[in-house]
Amino acid sequence: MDGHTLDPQLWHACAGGMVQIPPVNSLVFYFPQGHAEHANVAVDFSSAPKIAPFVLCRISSVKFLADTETDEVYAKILLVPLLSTSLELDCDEAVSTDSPEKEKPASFAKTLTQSDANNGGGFSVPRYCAETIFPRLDYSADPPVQTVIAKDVHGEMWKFRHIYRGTPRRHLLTTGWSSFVNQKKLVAGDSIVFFRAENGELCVGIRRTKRGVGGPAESPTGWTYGSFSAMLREGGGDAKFVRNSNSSSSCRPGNPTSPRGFGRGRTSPESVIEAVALAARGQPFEVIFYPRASTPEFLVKASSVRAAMRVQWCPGMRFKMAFETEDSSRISWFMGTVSLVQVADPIYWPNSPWRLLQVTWDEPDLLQNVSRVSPWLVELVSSVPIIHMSPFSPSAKKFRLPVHPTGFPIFDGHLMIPPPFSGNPSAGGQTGTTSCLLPETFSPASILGARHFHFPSVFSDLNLCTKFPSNSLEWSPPLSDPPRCKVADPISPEKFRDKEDGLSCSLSIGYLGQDSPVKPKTNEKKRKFLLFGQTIVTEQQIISKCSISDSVSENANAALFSPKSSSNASSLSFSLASDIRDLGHGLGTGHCKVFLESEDVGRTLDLSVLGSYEELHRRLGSMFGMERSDMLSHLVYEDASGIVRQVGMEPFSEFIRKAKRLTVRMDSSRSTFQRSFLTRGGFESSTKNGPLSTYA
Amino acid sequence: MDGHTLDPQLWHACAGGMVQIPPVNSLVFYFPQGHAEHANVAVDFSSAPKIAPFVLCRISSVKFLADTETDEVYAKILLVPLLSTSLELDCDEAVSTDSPEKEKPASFAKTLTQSDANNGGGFSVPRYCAETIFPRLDYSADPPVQTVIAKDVHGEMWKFRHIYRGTPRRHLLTTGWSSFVNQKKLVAGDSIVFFRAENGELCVGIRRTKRGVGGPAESPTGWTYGSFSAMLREGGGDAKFVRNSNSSSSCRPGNPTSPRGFGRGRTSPESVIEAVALAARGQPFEVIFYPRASTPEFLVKASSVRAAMRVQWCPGMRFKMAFETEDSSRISWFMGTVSLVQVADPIYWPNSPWRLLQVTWDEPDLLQNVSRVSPWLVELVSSVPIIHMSPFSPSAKKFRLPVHPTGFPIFDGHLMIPPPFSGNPSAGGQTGTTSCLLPETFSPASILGARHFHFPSVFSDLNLCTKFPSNSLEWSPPLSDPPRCKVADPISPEKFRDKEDGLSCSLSIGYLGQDSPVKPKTNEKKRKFLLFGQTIVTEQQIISKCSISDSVSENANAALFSPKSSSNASSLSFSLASDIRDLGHGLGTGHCKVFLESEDVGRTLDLSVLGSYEELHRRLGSMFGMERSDMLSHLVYEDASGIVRQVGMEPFSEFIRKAKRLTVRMDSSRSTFQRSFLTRGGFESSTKNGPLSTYA
DNA sequence: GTGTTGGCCACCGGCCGACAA
DNA sequence: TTGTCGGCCGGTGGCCAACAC
Repeated sequence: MDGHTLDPQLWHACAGGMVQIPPVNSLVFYFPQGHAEHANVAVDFSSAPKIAPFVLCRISSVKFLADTETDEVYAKILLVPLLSTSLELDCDEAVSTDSPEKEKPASFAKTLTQSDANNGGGFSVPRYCAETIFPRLDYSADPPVQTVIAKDVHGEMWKFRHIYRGTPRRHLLTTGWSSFVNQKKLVAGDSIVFFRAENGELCVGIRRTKRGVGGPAESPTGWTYGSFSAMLREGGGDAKFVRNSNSSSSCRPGNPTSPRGFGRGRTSPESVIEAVALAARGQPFEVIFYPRASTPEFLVKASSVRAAMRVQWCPGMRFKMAFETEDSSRISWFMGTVSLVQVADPIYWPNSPWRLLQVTWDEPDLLQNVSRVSPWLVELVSSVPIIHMSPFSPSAKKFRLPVHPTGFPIFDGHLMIPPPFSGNPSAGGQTGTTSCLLPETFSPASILGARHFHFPSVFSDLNLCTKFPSNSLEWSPPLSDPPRCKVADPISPEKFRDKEDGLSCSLSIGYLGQDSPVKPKTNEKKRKFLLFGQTIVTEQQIISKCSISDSVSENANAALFSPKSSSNASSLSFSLASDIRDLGHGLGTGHCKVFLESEDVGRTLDLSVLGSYEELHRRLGSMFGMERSDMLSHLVYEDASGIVRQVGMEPFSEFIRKAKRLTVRMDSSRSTFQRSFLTRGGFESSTKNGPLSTYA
Repeated sequence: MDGHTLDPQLWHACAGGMVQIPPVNSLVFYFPQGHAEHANVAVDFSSAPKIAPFVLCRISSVKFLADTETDEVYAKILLVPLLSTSLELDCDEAVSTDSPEKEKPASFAKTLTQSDANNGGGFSVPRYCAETIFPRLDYSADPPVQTVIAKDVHGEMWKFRHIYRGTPRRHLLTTGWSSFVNQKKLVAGDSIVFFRAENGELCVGIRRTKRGVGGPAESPTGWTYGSFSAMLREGGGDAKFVRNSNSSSSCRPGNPTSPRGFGRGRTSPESVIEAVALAARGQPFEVIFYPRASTPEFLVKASSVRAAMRVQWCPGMRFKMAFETEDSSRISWFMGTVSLVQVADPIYWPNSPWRLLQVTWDEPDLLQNVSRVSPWLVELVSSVPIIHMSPFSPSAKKFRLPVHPTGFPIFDGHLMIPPPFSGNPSAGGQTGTTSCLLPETFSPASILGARHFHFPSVFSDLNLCTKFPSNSLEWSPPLSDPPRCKVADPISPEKFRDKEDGLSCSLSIGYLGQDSPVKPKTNEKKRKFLLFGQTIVTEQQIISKCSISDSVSENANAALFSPKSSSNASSLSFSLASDIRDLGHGLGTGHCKVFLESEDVGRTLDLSVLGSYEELHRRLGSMFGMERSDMLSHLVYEDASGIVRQVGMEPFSEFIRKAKRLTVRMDSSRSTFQRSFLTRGGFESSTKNGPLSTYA
């Protein structure tokens, strides 16, 4: 039952504001795990060929479709796996593919109220919708009435009587509406999307509320996953969204009118296996993507993944994540903390970044269902500085972390680790023109991270965070430990660095400095301390998982991360390592544009448009809502070679030429600050202050 | 979507009175062609292995099911092909398998009137249904009311208010009925079947009217094929059966409430091919049979096929065929004439008896769709006498044959060949105990037929009827021609006759006697004369078809009809010849029960319940609506040895002991009548009087 | 500005006897 | 005996303003 090809803009209007299908020819990573989650039943991969947990693909074609029965929109996407030998630099595509939403078409979504969905009722049209989406109404008539004709996703036309009446005046759809509700089987909580196409046609789409087949008796779901990240359900008890009890007094027994058995995300396990099998052979394969299924996207822009995986994820990191509200009208950001960095399924998918992060939310009651997220879905923010800079940050009120008298937030009576901040991978639709999204981490901690620099071990290092706690409630920062994973080391840091033509590719390693005032001194290696007692997994779990992971996936690791195997065209070699290594070749040839990114909202700043330090000052102040006269003295930058310097020591023109990354330091401690001037090579340190990282 | 296993009796009640699934372990012929017709799209057999056009099978299991959506009943039948080496005598099974319908359960079918199917209306319960099927109503109440609960084919219960009211009083279903109509999507013309199961439970089934997906705008279909033979649609214009126009005044455009897209006969071409493939390997295979699909049954009782193929079919033969009336309430017999005996598909299915007979109907307007039938579906009758007996037959008005002044009916200005009558293969549900259903043909022409007796050449001979016309509008009766087909002759007629223990196995060969008053003398061989100019195929068609058949299927013929090959277990050898030869061994062992059959309605008469010739007289009179004092003098009977005698010459007790077949002779001509007393051996004649044949 | 409520009216589902075939 | 029709009645679909948040 293939649906109807529909207007991409209408499709997007129905899919929701957070859904962006990467354009044709762009590069994405395909995640079999995510694809499997897209199926509504468990997928047994044991019958599928072994495959990397992420497959770099080029999007070959996209068909925008709608289910003939439910009007649910979905996309059929044809993907061409890219062998490592055919890897291309995607700097340009990552930056310029999405033409910015200059032409965001007029659309309006409204969640049906009980009155809207009532059998005898009409539809209360929000004024904005009536005035911007509907045809112009002749208000001279009394009452003003017109017939509105809207096309649904199948091209069928629906006629509604649009009247402006009542006291106070309001817009209503009357005649025709009830029929529409019945035909489309809409219930309160479903959303209707009105959309004006470019040709002026009015279109109408449907977003059904996420609801089990059983109807209103289901358990309250709270927040559930949605498109790009997650879908929000406005609280207020499920009882509000009960279908009209509609007690037809007929006494027929049995044979209930079949409940809302709308097939959501009909991806079958077979189709997942088939896709994986084709991908394993390097052949093009097709996937179906339901943008409103409650699972994260399993196709992710390659640049987003790369950016996210450059971050050295560790417990304690603070982040925010975007969720769509229930009525799809807006996007909310929720704050959370990484509680555990752990491969989700170390048996079938070792070294997979999919749902790598186990998180706890500042508002856990609203996001019960979201306990594991993938790194590219979150944006790192600096939590500790927020605490310290609270007078500066207008958004600090959003965080309800209890603040310990020491000045550090406390979770459930346990000390919270103040994690260092790191570069933000600029998730989601930023359109900088800088050459590639390769972040140059700039922080004192970066120096530390440099010792674990080689990309192929990124996952290994992350795994280390969970591999070696000798106590489940403690955590050992791998401060100066040698690499512990027996993965083939493809490139030495120095070698890699050489290829970068001097561009910094340092990692942000979020390890706590030793001189934290609340942390006991940890000069000895493997010094452990408490972390999130409540959410951390038990020792047995960790050990068993690690051992399984070690034994089972050793070969897979080698295949994935060894440059030898990844350069072997005849084998499966979708190695992120080789991918990024190849990418490294291209660096330095182009000119990186400057951009800036704050902890709160991912923004970029083009330094070239600024003419002076004063302008920079004002710009940063307005950007972060700060008014600090000494801001510039808190500003450091990192140049192409990775050297960190304080801002203001040279002419502005030279500064903007050299600066590749800006960091607003929130700590006023001069001594700590000074140390950041050292080059990373011999620096071992720790500042307890997290920077507001600013990539330039 | 497998349906629900249901009570076999309910199944049969829904399937209709003409449907009889052969019981488990009985022998049937499986016809791939018929199976293909059962699929709703054309089946391409080129991908299937070559197979005989009929495969003798034993029914291994039968599952009675009902479609979950439409309530349409169907059966899953597991068939085990029988190799010729494992052929068994099936005389007993042919006679005694169907336990006579002693326990015909109480069921009642009614076609919904417009009032019944009306939205606001109730259901008018025919008195018979209310009194024999429904629970007993307490008539003391005023008005008498009760709640009737009926179980549908899925086991779901439906509640109806049954009331006896109005003036004059009548039975009605009110509350609950409308809901049932809506849920089951019933329209006027659909039938509802009420059925009282043996456990006393009331059941309700549905037979949907045969109607295209497009709804009432379809072309008028007239008569269409149905279960055992064909389904009757009561005339009266299709407009009567229009779904309630139900003009919901809502002005929504498009999106029509989906029409009656009930999938009838969902047999897929693939499943046909699969069945054929399995059958070709001699492996058990499963078929699905929709008893109410508009195609003839593709599983036919072996005995019926054998009996039918013993007839030397030729153009001009008069026959009758049973059709179910539209409301399934009764069976109507329609008269027709064989216009051409021709293999339906000589390319893929040479030598197949499937739809061997091209026919013209006395009421062609009602049976437009039925132009080709299979021999076992028709019963031979004598047409000529019917014209003459018109004063006696109340149903003679039904036949609109124009009568030529000569006394012979005329078709389109051409002379009609008055074919002799012959034995009837007793198709359909008769339950005699006579040794097998091998008919004892009794007619002068049988002698003629005996010269072509050898069974293996039955098809060949039939083919001859069409193979050698030198003019397309002429027809050459193969009067004394030697066998023309080069098939191996397995048994000589005499040999076969000997095996019959004296029972007659003569064939009825429908050749015109030479002394017919209207027929030119045809002493010379290949004397030809006109036949059915309009319906006969052209010379080119015939020649090309025959040549194709000859060249393509020569080997197949040999394989099918050579006893050598048919006894070769390793090859496909479902030879009708060997089959019937084996059958011959078992003849004469059983006792025939007495039954009677008229041309108009197939009735049986158990002579044993009668005590006198007077009773017989009355019984026959009421049976045929005749009041003739001299009826007995028109009555002849045939005894077990085939001797024909006049009724009344011996004591009644002796008569009922000896009589195996009764014939009411409608001609008062004593001379003609006398001739029927002769044994068939030396009798060569033609009587222009048709008997009302009465088998006893 | 819009969600909800209750009034009001018209339509129709549904039960009835009358009437006729 | 039963198909169809018109009458009648009550439930509800559906449009409306009032009211509340």
